[in-house]
Amino acid sequence: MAEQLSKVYEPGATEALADEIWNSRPYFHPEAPDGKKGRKPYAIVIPPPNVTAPLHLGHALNNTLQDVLIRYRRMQDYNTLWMPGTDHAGIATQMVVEKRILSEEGKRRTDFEREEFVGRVQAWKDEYEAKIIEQLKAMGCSCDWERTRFTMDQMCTRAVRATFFKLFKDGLIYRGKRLVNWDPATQTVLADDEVEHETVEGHFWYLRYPLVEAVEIGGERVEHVTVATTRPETMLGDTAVAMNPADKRAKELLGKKVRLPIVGRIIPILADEHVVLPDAESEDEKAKFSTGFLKVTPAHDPDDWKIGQRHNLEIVNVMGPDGAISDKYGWTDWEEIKNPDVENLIGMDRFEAREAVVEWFRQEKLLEDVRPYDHEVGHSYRSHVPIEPYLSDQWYIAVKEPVEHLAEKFGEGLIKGTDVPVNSLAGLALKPLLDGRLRFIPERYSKTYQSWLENLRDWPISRQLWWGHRIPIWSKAGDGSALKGELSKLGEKIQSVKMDSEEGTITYICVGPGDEGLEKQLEGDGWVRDEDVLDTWFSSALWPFSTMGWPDETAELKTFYPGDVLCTAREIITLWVSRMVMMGQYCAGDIPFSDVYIHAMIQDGEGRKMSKSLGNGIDPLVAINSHGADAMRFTLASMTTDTQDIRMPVEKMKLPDGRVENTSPKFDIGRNFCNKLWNASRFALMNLEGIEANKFDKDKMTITDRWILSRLAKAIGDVSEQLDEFKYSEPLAQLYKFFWNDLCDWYLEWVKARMQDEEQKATAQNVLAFVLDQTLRLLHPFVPFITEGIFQKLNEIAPARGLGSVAAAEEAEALVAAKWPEKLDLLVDEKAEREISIIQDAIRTVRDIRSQYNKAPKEVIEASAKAPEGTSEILNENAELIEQLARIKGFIAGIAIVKPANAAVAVLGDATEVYVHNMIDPAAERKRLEKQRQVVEKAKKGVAAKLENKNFVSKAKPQVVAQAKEKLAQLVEQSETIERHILELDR
RNA sequence: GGGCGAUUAGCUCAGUUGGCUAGAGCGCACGGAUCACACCCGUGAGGUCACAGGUUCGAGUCCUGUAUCGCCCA
Repeated sequence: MAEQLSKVYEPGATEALADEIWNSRPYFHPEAPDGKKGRKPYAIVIPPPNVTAPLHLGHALNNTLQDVLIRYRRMQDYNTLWMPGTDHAGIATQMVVEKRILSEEGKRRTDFEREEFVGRVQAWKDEYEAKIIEQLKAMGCSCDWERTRFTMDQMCTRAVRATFFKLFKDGLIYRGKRLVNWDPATQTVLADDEVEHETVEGHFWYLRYPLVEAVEIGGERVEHVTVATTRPETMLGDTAVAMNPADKRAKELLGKKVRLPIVGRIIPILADEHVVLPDAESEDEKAKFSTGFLKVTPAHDPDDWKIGQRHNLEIVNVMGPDGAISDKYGWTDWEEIKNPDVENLIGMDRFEAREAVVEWFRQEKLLEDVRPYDHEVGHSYRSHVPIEPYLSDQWYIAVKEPVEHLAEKFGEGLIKGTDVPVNSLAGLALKPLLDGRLRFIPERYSKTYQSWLENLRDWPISRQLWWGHRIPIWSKAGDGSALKGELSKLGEKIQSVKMDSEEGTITYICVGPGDEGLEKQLEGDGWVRDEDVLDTWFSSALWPFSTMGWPDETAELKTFYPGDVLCTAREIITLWVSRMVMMGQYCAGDIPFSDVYIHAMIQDGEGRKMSKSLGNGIDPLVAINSHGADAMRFTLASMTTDTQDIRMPVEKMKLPDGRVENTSPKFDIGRNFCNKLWNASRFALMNLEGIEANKFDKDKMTITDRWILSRLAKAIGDVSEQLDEFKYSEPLAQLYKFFWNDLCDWYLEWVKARMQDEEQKATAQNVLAFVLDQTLRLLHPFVPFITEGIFQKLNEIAPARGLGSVAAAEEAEALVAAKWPEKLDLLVDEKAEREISIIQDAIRTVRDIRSQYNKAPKEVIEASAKAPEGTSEILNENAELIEQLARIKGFIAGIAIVKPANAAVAVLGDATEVYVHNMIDPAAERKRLEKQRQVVEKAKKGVAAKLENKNFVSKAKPQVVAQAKEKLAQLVEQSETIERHILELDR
């Protein structure tokens, strides 16, 4: 006798056992090229988690969904690759390491040499990468661990270098002095989408700027103009005052000059359409608060920058990279204007300076007004401090620039209705969506993607950080002519470009990958490498092919690129998805995936984002500890519909090891399911002892066998279809119902008796083994550990599990590599389902009455039924099934059965009357019947009203009308029968 | 400011192309240590489908508007 399953389901033990099996062979490691012929590839690249921190529940969801897809396709015999790895997450990781070093050692980044500091970040990365991989494994992710990548490993670095070089050669990378989103806390530039907009309670300060010469307007002497600003400290960099040419006062004021307070700079009043005319009554906030005069600070405001460009204004930068007032960063007229009032402000933080400037105006009676004003202010998504528009030199990627050699493959010209050329980077990403080659699920998210690409601006890619891919550009003062000889020797390995700057002409050289010797040589010759690193998204964008060895034409690339689906959250659509598509097209010549599946964001029970600061996050390892990995996966998948948020109530719970941590009672759903699965399997396996496949006899199959096989066949068909459509909750709900409400509640209960009967046992055993086998296969993608554990036991006890000519189950050494169930549509048996449904109704009716009359469940009672001929036949044929589960004896049904005295009665839909004998409580009986009558009457009225409506009868589909008529007849009969029994009680 | 989504039982959510008496899990009530499972079994109670209009023979489902909440983008 084989050893049976343990009495209690222990997730930990089962998980360890399954892990051992999965690690015993390269199940997760597909060959490239595929060793077997004719198989289709199926590939997913993981959205690489940041090495900043361990994974949270959102990752658990994300990776569960990917694993479901991968396991499903693997079982369907695709050559399946799930590429794992992590992202270096430049600014985020550098910041957490800086924070840790500061708190533990009191040192700052600048106290280290660059290499030394990068080493420290590397150590952090190693630690968290290991943690993340451990978490993924604990969740059951069937990634190809042998191909684990990291965005800064050698392979990915090569791709970064190759891409950069290619872009540079195509002239798509350029250096520009622009206003950027500057984070003064982390002191780096941020891309537009790294800026979070928040409403802030601020003020409009009304500042008076004295005119150099007073003017007369409408007979009144005017000595100053008033500007309104939310950032008074920037006035130090004002180089003009602008007004709308349509302003009535323009004639007198245009061309005049004002003396900038504090600074003393003389600046012009000029005309620009951008200025909003004042209108106190206006709905438009800007007009309401406007004075008609706009201070123009080209170095500190994007709109002012544009005005400055239009009017050729001077650019005066009055701030340092730390956001403090400084004369060192482009305060071009400092020597002329410096005075004690200004010198006072030097070194003040921007907010300190704001107060000081306002105070100065107040003192000088130049502060006209202060009005409260709520406005949107950009904040750093990392440090959360307000963004400062800041003038700086950065490298950019031109995203809307057409590239000639791309036209051949992708075409040229603008994409209809946009200003995006087909053969520009933005075009490469947008076109596949419009062509229907790239699909979002749910579909609505394609809008986000489309509008982002249509409104894309050039992408600043340099970051003033130490952690990341260092920009592969070397520069040297002087123009090409002096260096011509030097450069020509380098030939194809480099690409150079010269640019003019304040310091004269500078030549920039970009070096392709794999030329460390050349780089050393250049540096020996006085070339200086750019200090900055690339934006993290640069390497993330390459992830779908850099991980496969691009730019080499590797077997992986040939086999698995393009991949199939990217599975991620909606906040990533613009950050990653768009750039992956863009670079996939540009570098690898094709879109990296055809489907983008966007899943929900997990919130806590109150609908708030889970976050460290709120302390409402859940660590997947804790959930695994408290409920089991399968339970967590089950719950997460079962909550995945196409809504955009999932609420997950968070509760503190004591773990088996004594720790008290956040987890969620929601995981009970999964845990209960796993426990039920374990125990039902345990029961099945106990009854499968001694099973012999060749003793299966098709002719000895009962109605319950045909019924459960029919239910199974439907589940197989539906679940496969739903998974093909990226549905998770639906197939899981169906499997739950099939397993729990059909298999456990009914089939297993009925099969118990047959297992005691030598005549029936063999066939029952074989059906049971087959159904269990198929159920495990269907559930495996969702709950891999427990199903693998049970499957192993099933292999031991019942190695062969076919149903002869009826159905086959291909053997497998492990469930992870077993075949997905074949469709069994021929086993769908509507007749058996109908009949079982009648039998179940009869059983439920008896149970209901038993419960209403407080009859003990184990007490065997008597019952009979009066029913139409057909129904009677079914009931009589299956009397045993009814007696067994209703705990009754001597059941008989017939058209002429008479209700015994003292019997309780229930009336079913088709006017079948079920009598439960010897229940004597007229009052209770009346109450029950009255209640049922009410329900039936209500339904009857509803249907009758419909049928009385001429329009319904004439306009509705005939089928619907016929259904209604039939329904009404049935309800009328049911109602009359109930009525009759109520009258009988009166006698 | 532009866009997207949500609002269905006490809670968390399903509800296909409009069509049977609107479902599930948890929770609740009652009964149950029966030899797979008390993380269980049986039975039951619980909903004017946010609100107001409209289309339709018929609306939880489609359209318009309102309210509340959330997210994305600028």
